[in-house]
Amino acid sequence: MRGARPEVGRNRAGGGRGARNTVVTRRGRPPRTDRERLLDAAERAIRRAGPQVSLERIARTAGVTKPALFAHVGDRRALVHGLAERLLTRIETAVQTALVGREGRAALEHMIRAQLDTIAADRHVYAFVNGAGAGDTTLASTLTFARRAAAPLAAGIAEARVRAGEDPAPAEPWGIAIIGMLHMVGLWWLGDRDRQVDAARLAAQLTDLLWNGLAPPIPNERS
Amino acid sequence: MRGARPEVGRNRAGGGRGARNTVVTRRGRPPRTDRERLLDAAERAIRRAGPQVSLERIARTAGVTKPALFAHVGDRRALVHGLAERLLTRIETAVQTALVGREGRAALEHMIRAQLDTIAADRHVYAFVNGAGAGDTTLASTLTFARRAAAPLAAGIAEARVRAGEDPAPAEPWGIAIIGMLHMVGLWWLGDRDRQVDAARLAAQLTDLLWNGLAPPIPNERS
DNA sequence: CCATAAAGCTACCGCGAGTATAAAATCGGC
DNA sequence: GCCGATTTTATACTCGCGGTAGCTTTATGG
Repeated sequence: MRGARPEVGRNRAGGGRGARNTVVTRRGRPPRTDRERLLDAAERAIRRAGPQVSLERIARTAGVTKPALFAHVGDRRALVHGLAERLLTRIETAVQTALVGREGRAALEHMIRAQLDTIAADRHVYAFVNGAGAGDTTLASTLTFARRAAAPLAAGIAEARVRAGEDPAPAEPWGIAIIGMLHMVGLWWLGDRDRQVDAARLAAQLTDLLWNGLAPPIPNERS
Repeated sequence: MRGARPEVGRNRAGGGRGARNTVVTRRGRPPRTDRERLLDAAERAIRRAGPQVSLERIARTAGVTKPALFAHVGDRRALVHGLAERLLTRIETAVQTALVGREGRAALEHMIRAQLDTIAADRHVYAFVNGAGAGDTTLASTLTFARRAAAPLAAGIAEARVRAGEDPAPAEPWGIAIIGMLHMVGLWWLGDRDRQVDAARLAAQLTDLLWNGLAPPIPNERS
């Protein structure tokens, strides 16, 4: 039970932010820092030193030592989880802001745009959360993999578009997009609900999405 | 210069498979193993012990020791790269087999199906290549992230489909699919060609794909 | 003022990636 | 048929990082 901090507050009545004045008297040394402050520091450290920062360095950026970091946020997994949570919140906020007053295709486009902008702003944190933390092998290799898998797909799409008299420029991002879609759905399918969804059905559903698009039914927001 | 093996063959004229009898005489101790055999062993080890196998264990599965593994395939990065290469080849073969005699929507569906089946057959190797090797944090957290990001999206899609009188079942995989697409394209966009493609253009292209689908232009194979 | 409680720091452990160095195995030359 | 050259392999190590044990410090309540 490491991460379970006792919720009893009021030792000098509020060290900064949250400051809930619970009247439960609380003995002992008051904490010098809290979880949020440590997560802030972690983001700063990641931004400064890249996604491969060691926990030691993160702790020192926060002005504490490793055990304090562990006591407050838990192990590496928990740290990643905490940062992911905040990043997701930021993305959700941006998306919802982008959606107000729009619907249909415009809503979709602004949703995508908001997501891209947000991860671009926090690129290092995004990379850290997605596994660049432990052994840089991960992210670069996934990208290499995707680029190679996408190449023939992109070639086919480009050819088809040229033949249809359309601009072939989107072929490359489309190839990456389709591979990314298959990648994530594959992980989800393998890891989560092994045989609850069978492959044929899943393939048919993905084909529907890719072939027809979201257009006929309304894509996202309520009308 | 570690991975650069001299290509001179013929020491006892063929230790097993490749056996090319180059007449270039070759001195010194004959190699007990070769790169391909080591990659085979690595796959076996990964299948048996999961994606977090240590290099030590991989080497011992092959019947050699770590330095031999390093001498033949290079460091961990190189190992991942080699395995990814083989896996991609397998996928490409499966896809091409699935594509013969089909076109349009059927081609797309069978392509997806082939890809899913192939990664399902080599799930552990797939996970290893995609970063579960170093510190298991990676893959699970990416999935958690994706599932959380996909949830509101899926809810919106399900609602829209119900309102349009359609089956809401595909909403969940579609949500994951869209998030996976944005994830991979985001990584590609951030990492590869920082500002060569601007966000607005990219968002528009992705919107085109998602909204209209591939249907109007022919998706993949030549007609 | 002292006992008690909580938090932090120093110093450590274990493990896995990657490497220096010595031993083993083969072939050409004599 | 032995010797030295040459190449591979194994033993045994270093290094760095994630994670932890136990002593020390700082506060409060009596």
